[in-house]
Amino acid sequence: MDKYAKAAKRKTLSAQPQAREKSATVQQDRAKQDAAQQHRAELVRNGIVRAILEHRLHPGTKLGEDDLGNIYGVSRTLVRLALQTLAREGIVIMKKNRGAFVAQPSIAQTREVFEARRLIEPAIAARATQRATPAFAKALNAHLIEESASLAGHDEQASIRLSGDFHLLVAQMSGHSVFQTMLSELITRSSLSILMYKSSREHLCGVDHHREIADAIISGNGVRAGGLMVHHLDEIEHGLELERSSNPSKNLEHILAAR
Amino acid sequence: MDKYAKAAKRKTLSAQPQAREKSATVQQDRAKQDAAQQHRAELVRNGIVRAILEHRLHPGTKLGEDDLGNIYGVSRTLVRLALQTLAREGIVIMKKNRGAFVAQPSIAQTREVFEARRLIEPAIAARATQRATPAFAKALNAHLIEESASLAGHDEQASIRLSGDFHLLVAQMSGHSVFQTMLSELITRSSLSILMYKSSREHLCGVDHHREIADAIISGNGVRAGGLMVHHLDEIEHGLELERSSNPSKNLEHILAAR
DNA sequence: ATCTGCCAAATTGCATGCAATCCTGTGCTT
DNA sequence: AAGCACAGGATTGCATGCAATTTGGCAGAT
Repeated sequence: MDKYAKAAKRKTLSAQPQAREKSATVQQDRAKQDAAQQHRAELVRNGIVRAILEHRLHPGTKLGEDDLGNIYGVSRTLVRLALQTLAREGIVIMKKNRGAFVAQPSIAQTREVFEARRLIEPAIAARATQRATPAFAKALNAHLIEESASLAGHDEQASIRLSGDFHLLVAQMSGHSVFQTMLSELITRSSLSILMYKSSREHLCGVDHHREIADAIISGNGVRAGGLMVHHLDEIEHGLELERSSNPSKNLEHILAAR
Repeated sequence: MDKYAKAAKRKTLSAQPQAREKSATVQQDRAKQDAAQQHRAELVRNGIVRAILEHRLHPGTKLGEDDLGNIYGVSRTLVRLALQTLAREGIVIMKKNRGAFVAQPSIAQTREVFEARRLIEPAIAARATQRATPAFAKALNAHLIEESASLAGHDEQASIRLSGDFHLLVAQMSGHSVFQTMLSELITRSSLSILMYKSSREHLCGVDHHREIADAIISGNGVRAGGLMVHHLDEIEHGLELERSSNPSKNLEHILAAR
């Protein structure tokens, strides 16, 4: 009998190799170049990250080892490996003898993450501008089309993920793997912060900013691209409710969360 | 009978909790705040990182799971966890079915690491300047004294490590945990790069630059601190032989290294 | 003497098992 | 009825065992 038969239980995570054709672009490229799917632990990790990026996994959610093992068809050893990695990236926190939970970034941490992005992303954009090729321009445009399509089609999950993927795509264009890795982590953390502090009047991410940034990059104006990037990030951060007193429910949730 | 008796075999790594009193400052603080020594895997990881920072472990060295397990007195499961983490940080590379090896950063990767440091460290220095307190100034001075002492005493290992710790100390002062984590990783990678590409006429790291930077920070001149930091990093990078043709032995070594 | 094919030893990849810890709910005390 | 103690079950932390892969070397062939 199949040991992992309970995989049918699948919950919100989904382990299937994404039959969806295009859309899975950047994320998969990263995974491939990262480790060539060397261990199956990466599979678990990527699944969790993806779920977070698509806002299917929420801050504070418990990530039980057995559950994940059943979902992905691997033993707890590998799940544990994945969780450990995620913990080091600040995406998950592990409480001793209690298990792993999706991180609940504090306000201070959120500010730090955005500060880091404001430092790194303009540099990335500038570099991408220098190295822009017609092929990249095409990829960028294709991405933007896909992004607005998902927005128009009210495909919430896809549009959230693609919004992050835009930044990753630019990082990829920059050809700087260190920045790329750093940004990848920052984006995932941003996604959690957005989930925690998103103001009710939402629509944080329009595709317009991305369009402008892409145009600046393609037209070779690196300084402008960097400036727009900073502005874009500022806008996102300001769309969050990061005043300590603002939304008591969210702060409560954070404060009361078992330590 | 003690299962891990073979620990006596200890090689270059050393697992003992460092009876040395002071000097171990920054590195240990980081470890503590990171995970409160939550798992013993951290112990393995920290040991390896420290060995790299002190240039006791060289690029390309094989890190056998059993060996490490014996040295640190843990099972392969935990060793594996530590190695996996290090691999993700780019400090170690894992070859499928072949094992883990200390990374051999390429010239391109080295340039990327230093580019990232030149971006991040001035920002860190500026932030540290803003947040400087008398206590911090004192810590900084104490560190510099220790650093020159180790230099005067020709304590190679300590002086190399302390040189890196200076940067980490500034990052700690900045109070920005994201930058701190990023820099920590970059410094370890730098250490490997230096080991690979150090020009024969060495003496890369005098304490003078550090002194100047510290003075700028303490005197509240953040811009100057940032500028000096960039200059310092430039100097280090230029002390490396990063021309593709320069040192054929090193390039050969890198090119021929089993893929 | 060099090359090729194959077997044994060593090593990795991963699942499982066991002890320790934590959670839950039941019954007892006040 | 409210509070407390404790037992049973679930979950984590870690070591070990087993299959698969690689390595190194030896025998035989050319």
